[in-house]
Amino acid sequence: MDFSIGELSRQTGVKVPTIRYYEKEGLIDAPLRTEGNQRRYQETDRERLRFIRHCRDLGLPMPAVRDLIELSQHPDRPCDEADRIAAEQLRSVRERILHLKKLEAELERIAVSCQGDHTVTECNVLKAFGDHGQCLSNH
Amino acid sequence: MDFSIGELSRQTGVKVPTIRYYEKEGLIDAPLRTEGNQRRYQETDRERLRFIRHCRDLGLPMPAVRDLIELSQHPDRPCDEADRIAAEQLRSVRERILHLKKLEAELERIAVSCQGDHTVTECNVLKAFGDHGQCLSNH
DNA sequence: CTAATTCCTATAGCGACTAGAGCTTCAAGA
DNA sequence: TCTTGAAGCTCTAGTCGCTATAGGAATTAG
Repeated sequence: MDFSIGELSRQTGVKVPTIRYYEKEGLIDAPLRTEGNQRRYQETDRERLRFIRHCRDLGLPMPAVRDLIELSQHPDRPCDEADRIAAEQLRSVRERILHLKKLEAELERIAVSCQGDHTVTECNVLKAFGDHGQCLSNH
Repeated sequence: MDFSIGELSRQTGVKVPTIRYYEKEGLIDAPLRTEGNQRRYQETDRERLRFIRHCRDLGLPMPAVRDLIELSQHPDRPCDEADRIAAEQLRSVRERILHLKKLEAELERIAVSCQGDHTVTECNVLKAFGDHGQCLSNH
């Protein structure tokens, strides 16, 4: 019926201290307790935690997760806000990809610049790391 | 000839407290001081700082930067280690790109799943955020 | 010489957890 | 029923790479 924090952790992949942290932060509700003061969770808690976990895995920033939870508490509201958050995250992921591709290009150039046996003094890799002027883009 | 920490900051784009932080961490040498105890830097310091800055901009983790600095202190060593660090960073950047592309695909799917007017209860975006089972990949 | 700017040290804060200490409760087997 | 070992509890502190603030001293331009 209900389960312990360790069981919840196993079922969701969220570590025990992290679950307690989320509770302190108000992301999940404080659950019922046994007589001995141990937490006992219900299925709704598990769903909530999986929701958080999945959002985090998808790279959503914490405030966005908070907003989505807030939103899901109000079933009658329009869900534009959820759309907006998803779209914004998509935008941000794409931006990061572009940035990393620039880095990839620079690192590729740097990594192949020093083939073979050299000493540090004549190492083009070290030179390239020191000199942004050699770069193809403003990464 | 020599310049203040503010000037160094302007020339390298590294903020003043960050320069002091790098000194405390041993990434740059403690410079000479004026009679009044203010730091005065030389060109070599500027080069070092630019090196660090550029590495960080390229996404190198701090320990890698430390290693590269260590290495550059020993001009006669072979530079395999520098090659290795560059290659490893390239690998890591590529891995991150792949990961972000997975996220991009999922978010794309999620973002288009809820076109039009809906309320929270029937919001596919919220559902998708809660359910990793819908996902195409293990992001 | 004064006033504005820059510099100094030291300490604390950030975000999102994670680790550890010291103690209590639970669950399963004898 | 008793024991024992795993798992739970709270509280505090640590992580990383800076960044911000406070309170005071030095420098520099006019």
